[in-house]
Amino acid sequence: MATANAERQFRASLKDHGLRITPNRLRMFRTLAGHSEPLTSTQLAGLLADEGMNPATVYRMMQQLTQAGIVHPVMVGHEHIGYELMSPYRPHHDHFLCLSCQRTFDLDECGLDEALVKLAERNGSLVTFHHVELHGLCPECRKASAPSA
Amino acid sequence: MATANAERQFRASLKDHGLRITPNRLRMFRTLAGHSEPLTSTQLAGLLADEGMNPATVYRMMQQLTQAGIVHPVMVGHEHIGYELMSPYRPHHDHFLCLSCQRTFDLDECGLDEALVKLAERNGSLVTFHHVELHGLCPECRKASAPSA
DNA sequence: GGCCCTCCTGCGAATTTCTTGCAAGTACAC
DNA sequence: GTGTACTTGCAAGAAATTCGCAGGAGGGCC
Repeated sequence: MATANAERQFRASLKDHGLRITPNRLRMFRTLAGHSEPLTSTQLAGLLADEGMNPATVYRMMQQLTQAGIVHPVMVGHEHIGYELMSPYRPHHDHFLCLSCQRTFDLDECGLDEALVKLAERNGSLVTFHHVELHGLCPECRKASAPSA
Repeated sequence: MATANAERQFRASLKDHGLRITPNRLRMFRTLAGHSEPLTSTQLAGLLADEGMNPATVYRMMQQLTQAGIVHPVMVGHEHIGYELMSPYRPHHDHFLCLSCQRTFDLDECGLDEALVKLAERNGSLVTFHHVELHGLCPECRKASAPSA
């Protein structure tokens, strides 16, 4: 994984927002970068606690990174909010949630940019970010649930 | 507002899922139907507590209604999950979050159905629900933030 | 390279949010 | 009308999140 470059950008971004570069922040960045799925605050707190970080620090940091636009919250499943790195630290992508196995899949290409520009123009808004969440059955579960018919 | 018909559907849907029609459930339905914006669990618990409902009941009920597909959770702002009625109790719509005033607007027509069908066909998934969340500046804030240039 | 200011972090306690078990109440099928 | 199973309120409890404070560390400046 070519995270070296992303990490450089991350450092630069911290500076841009007046945030210091600390081991803890790099730890969080690497944890997020190392997971393709969004991580909930609880998961993140747990993973980073394993590395010796205090929960309070994790929560505080998440707020800062979210405000700075470095990390972005998205829905995971039916009840949780997950956090993941924003573009350009991670390419834009959307999510597909399988209602059967509860797994979240990335959709690398949503092909919605055009439609969104139109939407924005229609009512005079400026769209800077979009996230699409699809729910349904993944190929595996679809096969499993409809074996014969 | 033509909620009478929607409420009839709601009652029918409760039955379909083996849930009883109780005053509390109608109360929750009306509260959700009476708000165009999604309500967070805390807001909902607060509003219904004002009507004499117990928080525990509210949380339990939300789980049931979510599982039954009557209510659906969506992201509100950057940190919260809001609940709102699903189609057909309420027409499908998506959300636009203004990053400046933090208000949530409904997007009545997303025009994405075609694109989503294509996406689904491409990898063999079955899409039964989609939600689009746009972030940016609403027309008002856009004007306010760019007065001259 | 060293100093100093400010930000960051860990700790512990407090608060808020949400869950659970149980007994009484109520919807609704018969 | 009666009985059963689902609902609800209550109260205790668990889990998640926030807050205040004091010590530690990053990094700008000389």
